[in-house]
Amino acid sequence: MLKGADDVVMEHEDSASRHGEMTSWDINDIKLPQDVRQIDGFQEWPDSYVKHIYSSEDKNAQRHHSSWAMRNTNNHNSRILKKSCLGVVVCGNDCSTLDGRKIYLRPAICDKARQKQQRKCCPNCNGPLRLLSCRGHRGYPVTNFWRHEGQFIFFQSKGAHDHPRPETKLEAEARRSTQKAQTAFSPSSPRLKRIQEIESLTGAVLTQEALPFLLSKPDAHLLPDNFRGHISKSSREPVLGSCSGWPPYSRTGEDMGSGEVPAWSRSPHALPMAKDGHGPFRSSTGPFGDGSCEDKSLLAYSGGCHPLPPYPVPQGSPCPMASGTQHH
DNA sequence: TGTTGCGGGTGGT
DNA sequence: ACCACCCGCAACA
Repeated sequence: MLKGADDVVMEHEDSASRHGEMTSWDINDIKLPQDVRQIDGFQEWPDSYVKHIYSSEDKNAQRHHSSWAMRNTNNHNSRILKKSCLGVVVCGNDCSTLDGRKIYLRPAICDKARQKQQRKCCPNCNGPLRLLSCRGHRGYPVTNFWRHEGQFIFFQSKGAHDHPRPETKLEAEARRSTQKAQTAFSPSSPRLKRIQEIESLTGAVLTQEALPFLLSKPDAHLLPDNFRGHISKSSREPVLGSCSGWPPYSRTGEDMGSGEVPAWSRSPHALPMAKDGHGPFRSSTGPFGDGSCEDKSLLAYSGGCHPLPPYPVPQGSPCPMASGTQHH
């Protein structure tokens, strides 16, 4: 469809990638260049309409990695692996950490895990989470294509991500393990006692957020600085569970993303988030009084989605975001 | 429990 | 035909 438009973009991309091999090829070409003179270093955050040729020895390329949350898409072509972007999970309250960073979590790749993830709460404020779907490719998610050919691995990206960068896979894994560690605390646990000891010694109150760092490894958390405040833009949608007492949003627009939100979860009585327009998320709702946040892991100590612990959560951690970190 | 890749199948254009 | 996407399965970590 609209191939014309696509071609136009292609031309841009060609002129844009001036270095190295002429990117006169397309991932769908029957024959791809084998007289490559320069292979590219792995690109962790490929964006826009770009093409890269990696060495077939490149581990990251072999695994079709990307720091964007990409999921496999069936294109019925076993020779070309296609992946589409899942976007980024943000805080429905648009909260910020103490140092002014936003929450940009990595969407779980597996559908089931992602739905479960959306029922969890913001690690920073316990508010509801929201999935900002990617619409960077003519309204559809950005797609990445991988094709192994000879001693090279050809990569082609279509679309420009219209959302902030999520955590990298490593950061997301680190955060998961940190959360898991938190649940390990039980009121009677020796670790908790140790924490109390520390508190008595330092006079400081260690919050659940800080604990992991004291008791275990620190987490990486850098914030994506690109896209800050970007979220307010187009109304994205998907839902979330009901977390900390915040009234889930109501959906103003329609456009409920891609089935992330079951119709049944929409609330008829939508209250327009009086967020002076700029407010980030206008739109969808996610009522779910389903006691969602049943997520034990988060709940255990973080006050989970329940009656929230007084808001100010010292941060320092919860959201190991990053992205801005690794520079290409 | 989650990631990754595969492929059958559906519906829209 | 092509594309987006749903679903289940299997291998793997």
